[in-house]
Amino acid sequence: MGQRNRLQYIILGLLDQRPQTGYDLTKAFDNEIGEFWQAQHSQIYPLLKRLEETGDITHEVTMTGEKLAKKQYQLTPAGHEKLVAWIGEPSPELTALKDEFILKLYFIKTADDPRLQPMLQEQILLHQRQLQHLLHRQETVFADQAAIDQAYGHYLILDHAIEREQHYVQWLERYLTPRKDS
Amino acid sequence: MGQRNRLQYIILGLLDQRPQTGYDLTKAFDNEIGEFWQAQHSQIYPLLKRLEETGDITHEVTMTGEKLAKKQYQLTPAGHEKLVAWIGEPSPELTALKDEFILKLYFIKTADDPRLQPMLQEQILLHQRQLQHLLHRQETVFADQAAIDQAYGHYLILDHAIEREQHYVQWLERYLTPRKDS
DNA sequence: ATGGCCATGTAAACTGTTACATGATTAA
DNA sequence: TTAATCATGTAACAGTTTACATGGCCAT
Repeated sequence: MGQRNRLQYIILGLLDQRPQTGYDLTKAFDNEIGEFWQAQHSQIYPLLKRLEETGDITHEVTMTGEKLAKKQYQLTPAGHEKLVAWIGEPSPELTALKDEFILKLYFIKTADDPRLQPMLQEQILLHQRQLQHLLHRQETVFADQAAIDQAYGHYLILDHAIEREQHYVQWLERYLTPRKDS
Repeated sequence: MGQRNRLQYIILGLLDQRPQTGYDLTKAFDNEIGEFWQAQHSQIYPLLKRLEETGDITHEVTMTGEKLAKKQYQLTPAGHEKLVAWIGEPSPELTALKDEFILKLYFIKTADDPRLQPMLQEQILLHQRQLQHLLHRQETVFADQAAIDQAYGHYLILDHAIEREQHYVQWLERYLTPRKDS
């Protein structure tokens, strides 16, 4: 998407929680953020440089051992304001699905196309697996009420993602024709 | 996304239905395809040229009036095979949400954050509107069973999109705190 | 000592959006 | 005649992915 850089706000939001290195931020996309946004370090490091140039963040060099210089980035007041302003803006854009399975389904013309049932089965497995993953995340991250109260938004979107997968699987199963056992 | 060009398969799929011009294809993204994929003519025309170079499509020039030369593109056997091969491949990738509202929610830390309820209300309106749009599309495009039988996959994904919006709205409403009337 | 992880960068290729640019046809 | 639509292209820019590239730290 050649458009408004949303990644910068994620970075600002993460740095608002605590100062972190580029490496730490990259790791965050493998964990909680990865559920709804992806980014590689090759995108993060240049963006950190840019955000520093625009005065939204600063860094301090920390030495680990003898030679390894880590850059701990933190928000400036301007960066914090930018984050708050973004969250306060309306979000009037609908999500494009960009789901390759959906794309392929569009070109299946009839209900008796022999490709349909295997496609549905494959997607059921995929989304059941994802559902299990999300449920496990919920169990581990939000084991107690205190965790929910401190990261309420995160709790909400995980809850949303779980329901979404549950409904997706239910929908797929509805169009699955039971195989006749011989 | 700097990755496997999915747009080419949509174009192949559309040309598999009938020969069309670049303009016709562009229009398709304003109509049915637009629900789940976007593309502008500036992306379509160069891609048509590329697909012709790789032997997946050919074109014939048709004259409309005195001067206007239209290029009617059609699939070659190779292009058709490429389409069939793509549909037959597994689709093991999960969709990233890329939903800006979800992104913002992540940074709402507590349930009593004053920004939360207005955000939910805004999204309810947005998704209710989208739901109405999709229901209207379903009524008009799939008014009779024959239409469903001839474009079953399209029917399925529209059905899926409708359920998705219904559940989204239900989920949003669950976390909406009723405003007290004075 | 070596493999896994920590840590930071750059380069190339590609996808996608917005803007620039032009002209023909058709219906009111 | 004029506005809407048909019709085709290019250019510039921004975001994203994959690959290239390097080196330190730490536990076994």
